[in-house]
Amino acid sequence: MANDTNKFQAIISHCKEYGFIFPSSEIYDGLSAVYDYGQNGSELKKNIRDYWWKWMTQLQEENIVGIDAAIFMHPTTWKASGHVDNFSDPMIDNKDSKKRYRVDHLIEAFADTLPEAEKEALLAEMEALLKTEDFAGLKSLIEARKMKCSVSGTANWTDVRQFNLMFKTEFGAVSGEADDNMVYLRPETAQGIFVNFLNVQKSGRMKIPFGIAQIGKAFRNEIVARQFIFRMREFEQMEMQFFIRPGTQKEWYEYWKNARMQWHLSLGIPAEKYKFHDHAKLAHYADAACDIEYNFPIGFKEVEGIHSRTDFDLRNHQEYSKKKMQYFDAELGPDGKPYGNYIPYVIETSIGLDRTVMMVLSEAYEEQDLGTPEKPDSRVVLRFPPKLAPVKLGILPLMKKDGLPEIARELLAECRASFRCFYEEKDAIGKRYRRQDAIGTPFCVTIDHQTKEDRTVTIRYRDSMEQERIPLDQVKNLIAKAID
RNA sequence: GCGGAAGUAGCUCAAUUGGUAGAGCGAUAGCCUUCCAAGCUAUAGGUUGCGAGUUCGAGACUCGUCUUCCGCUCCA
Repeated sequence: MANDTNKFQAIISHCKEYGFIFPSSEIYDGLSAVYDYGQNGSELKKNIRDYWWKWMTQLQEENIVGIDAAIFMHPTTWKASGHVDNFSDPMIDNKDSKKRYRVDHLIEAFADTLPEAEKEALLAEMEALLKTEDFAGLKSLIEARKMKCSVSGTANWTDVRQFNLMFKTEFGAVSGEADDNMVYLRPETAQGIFVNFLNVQKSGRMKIPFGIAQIGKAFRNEIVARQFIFRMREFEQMEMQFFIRPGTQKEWYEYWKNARMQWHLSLGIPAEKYKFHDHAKLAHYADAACDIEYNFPIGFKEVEGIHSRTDFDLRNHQEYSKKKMQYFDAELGPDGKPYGNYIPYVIETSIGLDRTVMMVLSEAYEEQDLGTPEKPDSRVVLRFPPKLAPVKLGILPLMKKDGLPEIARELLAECRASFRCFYEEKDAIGKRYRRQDAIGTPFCVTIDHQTKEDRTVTIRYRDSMEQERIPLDQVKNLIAKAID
């Protein structure tokens, strides 16, 4: 597995130096696992976000619509989704080996060494304690049975502590009595789609199969916060939940696996940089799941997940809310009768926007040695697809006199309404080209003395570094076409 | 959270056994006028992460603290 830590570090440095990504609150020594997007990073991120949105809601299917649900949701949402129960695992540390265990894993492993009847009794006891969140009880259970750490072999344990996946905050202007006002910041955007399933289906007269897409922030406390924007406490997801007739989930799962891979390939990234990773151990809501992994400089890592979520979410929301999450399918089945009422099944595609930014950066970043025997030379270039580049066109008068800046500024005025341009008249032309390479600008146009005579300019291409002469009045069209 | 390493200008690094912080690149302004970085001149940038202690004197030594990196632990 490729694991190029140096390249990864170089990309992080480059991101900071050229205004893509900064550590959060850096002047106060930073905030762990939180990052800010700078002037170029925010453009890059926005372009990726826009491309995904357009692909989902316009290009791929005619039956996908978008929503923008709030980050705050009713607390019961997270009971129904399983987040409250499934992602608040109590943990315990061995003081000698410093090894950390999930309490349930530790006890289950111990139970496996016991005779069947004893094992069942122990597990039942554990379940009861977990359910009532009796941490002291769990600890005494572990100590009474003298469960040992496999590393140190001792039973010298810390107290049982809770792992908080979700961020809590207070709802309401007045600081109140604890839990009544407590809400969570959503740990995933999907639930905003599920709770609005009926709203969208009815108001949009949507017919199954159809999809609801959403892009938004989500928040999770990670145990280890590292690996740059790959693992952040505040991050952005691009999710689409596709509602289908029960029994068709296999074919739709395959359809979306394939469709999403096509999207990835459309970024110009070669197929061998991707692989599917099927989940052997499925999450509590899924009957099939896989990840699309990209070969980052630190190895293959998950960028997108595709999950067959069954009717788990809608069924649970129906149970907790007492509202029917059903769809009436009037289409006639093989027996000549309508399919009738059912809770739809769901195929989810969920891609991390920040991870996609990281992926696009990793793919684009290149250090090139352009040296000749006479003269060493190198450049750092970000070879973004033009449609994703933060700046599309560099406009550079060769000299800042003889009327060249005036012509250049006319071109700038013409183009800047259509796409982002960068105007610069300082320094040698080569240096200006290299600066544009470093932020991934795909095209530069240079205005020189010949421009005054025949209204042509030099266009210089980022990737090949080749130049050609084109009419000044074709610049805007050429760029607009290239970034479409 | 634990263990290890490291924090000096925007970046990369220097500073003899403790003697009062410097270079290259970059940036800014000007010169030059040149189609692929490193031509010339000038300028700006540091309470050496922060706080204490030892000392006549600390970037350097001691303690604490914060942050980052590497490894372990966990991850829908």
